[in-house]
Amino acid sequence: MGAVRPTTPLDRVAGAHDAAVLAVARRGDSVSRADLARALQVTPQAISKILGRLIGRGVMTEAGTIVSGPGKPTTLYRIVPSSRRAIGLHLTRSRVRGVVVDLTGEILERRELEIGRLQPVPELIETLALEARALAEVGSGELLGAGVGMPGPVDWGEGVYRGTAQPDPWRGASIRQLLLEELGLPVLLDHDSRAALVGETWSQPGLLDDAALVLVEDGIGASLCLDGNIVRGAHSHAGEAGHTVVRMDGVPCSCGRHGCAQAEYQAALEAGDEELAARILATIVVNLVRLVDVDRVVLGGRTVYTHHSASMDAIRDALAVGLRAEPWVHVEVMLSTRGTDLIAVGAACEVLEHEYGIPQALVGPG
Amino acid sequence: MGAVRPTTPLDRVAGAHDAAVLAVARRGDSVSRADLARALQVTPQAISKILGRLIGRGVMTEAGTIVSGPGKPTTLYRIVPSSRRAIGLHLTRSRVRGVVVDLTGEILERRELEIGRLQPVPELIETLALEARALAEVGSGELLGAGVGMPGPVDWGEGVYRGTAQPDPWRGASIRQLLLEELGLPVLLDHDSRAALVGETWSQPGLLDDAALVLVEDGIGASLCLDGNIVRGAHSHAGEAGHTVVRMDGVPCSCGRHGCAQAEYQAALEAGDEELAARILATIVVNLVRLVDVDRVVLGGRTVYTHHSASMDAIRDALAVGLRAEPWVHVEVMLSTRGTDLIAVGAACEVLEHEYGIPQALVGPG
DNA sequence: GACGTAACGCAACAGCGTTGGCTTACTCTG
DNA sequence: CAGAGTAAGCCAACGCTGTTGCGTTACGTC
Repeated sequence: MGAVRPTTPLDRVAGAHDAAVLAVARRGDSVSRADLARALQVTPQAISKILGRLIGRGVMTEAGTIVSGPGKPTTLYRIVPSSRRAIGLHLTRSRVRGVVVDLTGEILERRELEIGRLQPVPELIETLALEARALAEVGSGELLGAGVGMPGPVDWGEGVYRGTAQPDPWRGASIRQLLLEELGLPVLLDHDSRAALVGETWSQPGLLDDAALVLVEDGIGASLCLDGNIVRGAHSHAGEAGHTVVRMDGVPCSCGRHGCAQAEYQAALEAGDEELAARILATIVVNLVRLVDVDRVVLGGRTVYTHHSASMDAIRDALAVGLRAEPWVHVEVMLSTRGTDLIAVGAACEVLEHEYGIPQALVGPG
Repeated sequence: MGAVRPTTPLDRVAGAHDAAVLAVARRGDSVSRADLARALQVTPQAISKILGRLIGRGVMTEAGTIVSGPGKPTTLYRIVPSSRRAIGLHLTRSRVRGVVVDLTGEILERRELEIGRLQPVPELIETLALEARALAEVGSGELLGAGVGMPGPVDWGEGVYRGTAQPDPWRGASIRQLLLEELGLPVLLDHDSRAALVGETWSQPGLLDDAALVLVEDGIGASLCLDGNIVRGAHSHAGEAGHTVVRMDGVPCSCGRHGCAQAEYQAALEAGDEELAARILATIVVNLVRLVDVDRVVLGGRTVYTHHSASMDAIRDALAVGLRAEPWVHVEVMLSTRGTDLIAVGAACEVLEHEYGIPQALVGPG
């Protein structure tokens, strides 16, 4: 998959610095050598070398100079968005939504396809490949790969859809491997809510270092970014906030427990009680804040858009109550900026992240 | 605080490797150069250099040789537990419990002191310093510092106890700074449940990379280790699982919300319904598993010991129900091995971790 | 006692960021 | 309108990391 393990740890130092410079460059129009030196905590001379590599790879360029007093004017640098592209596909049971994005995560083209029935796996792969190939026509930069985001238990490491207990024709499908063979491109598979969060963090690096993204589609998901790392969990099953119990002995849920947030939420909506539904969402959010202390909460997903102002108000109210003893804590609640493309864009950004993101730990004890 | 920021990123490579070798060495009796090379993914020759540094610092030594066929026998290496020490203090409103541990986290000596009333801050610092100095008499290795673990909102970065809304004489106390001035040693301050988890991870590195520690003392806390990193959160307030709502519209909690796990738990115990209390604990645990997908749950804390077998059973049952759709997921539930010393040991291990732990990310985009 | 084998050390090497000195390009002063 | 002052940026040497290639050591086997 693209990034081969470097032979030497020195490559990792370089790789991490390259990624860090790109991350800084992504969040502004142009940056100076001095800005970057400050951000990365290295000398300006080192920045010159790093920029030399990045310019050589075509992902950054000079962007004019500015004079800020006596002395040689500062050279500015900026990212070259069109230098790289990635495809993102959002797969659900009824629809495939696809996008191509540039290196900054901006959408170059979007497509949407209704699938009438649950296709068998080989047909599904072909459908995905067709969409991907159509999207690959748009734009000019090097195409890095395709990301797929879908609901349900997904094994990120293996690229396999695990499936649910109900009869499910996609259960166990090696979507990554099959699509890779079909496309001849690197493919990544991830859970929809996690893909969405990667997308949000990619376009605004550093802002969501401790954040939760609550995704309300058919079910409810919540993915976490803690200390800058997306949480995937031991079996890459993290994010099932919908199966978190908020009312013990409440309504039965498909998962076998009672009072799961998702079951209660749907029951409330079916009863027409939108206010209660919003309160349930708010309960999840405050629970998250108490548990992992995120300072930003992003709301997204098809369903939440129709009720978003009520949801946001309920969440803000609940936070005010739950945090009244800690006035120094502020939690910013916001709506996703990507609308219905959220997950497709996020899946594409997972590819960008994989190739140009900051590598995780330098070493582990095996 | 001990570890000064290295001038060059190459120091970080070295530091990370040194820490990784120590982590491997901590989990076994002795290791060979080849074992370490495999674990760290570097060449045996690099291991020789790393071991050279560590032996020079006195934290590792040769530990004989073994012959496993023809050829030169393998040299074994092991950690030198007695080479370093750290003090840990567990502070509550009524008691100070203290330990000295060696480099592997083994207890060399323990002390316990009842404090009759809520002492004002200067007196409290003196009490802590007295305990620390008494503990410092035991053992011989270099004394790295003292860690303090306490319940309630704690600012880990600043070393300040934030305090609750109720009148609280300790509120806002710069415990780290004051104790540092008193002792002339590095001091670390952390939330009790997070300290406990650091302690558990220190003595069995790698085992708890995705784990939760549920601490039941006066309140309920739950700290997380995700992908090998302890979760502290944006304001270092993570871990308040007790203020997670498990029964919307349930009994009122001191925090202002209704149906918080902690309030429900206490209500159940007061009603003599231990089975319900265990179910509440189990609900928190399954919620955690669904949300962040930990594969190990450690139970600890004063209160949980009296009910532990009922609690463990309830948790295992609830997990079996909640995860019945994912038979490939196994969550190991275990009791802390450190008993009532859990938090004091953990606080001491935070000091060891700070000095000899694997550094976090190599770089961040500032 | 000679041979094959496996662990290990030494020395040269590549590549990272750092350091100190020099060049470039601008503003300000007389 | 030169000349001084200033700040940005390049070049070359350097220290440090792990890597590589080759020689040394210490064992079992024939």
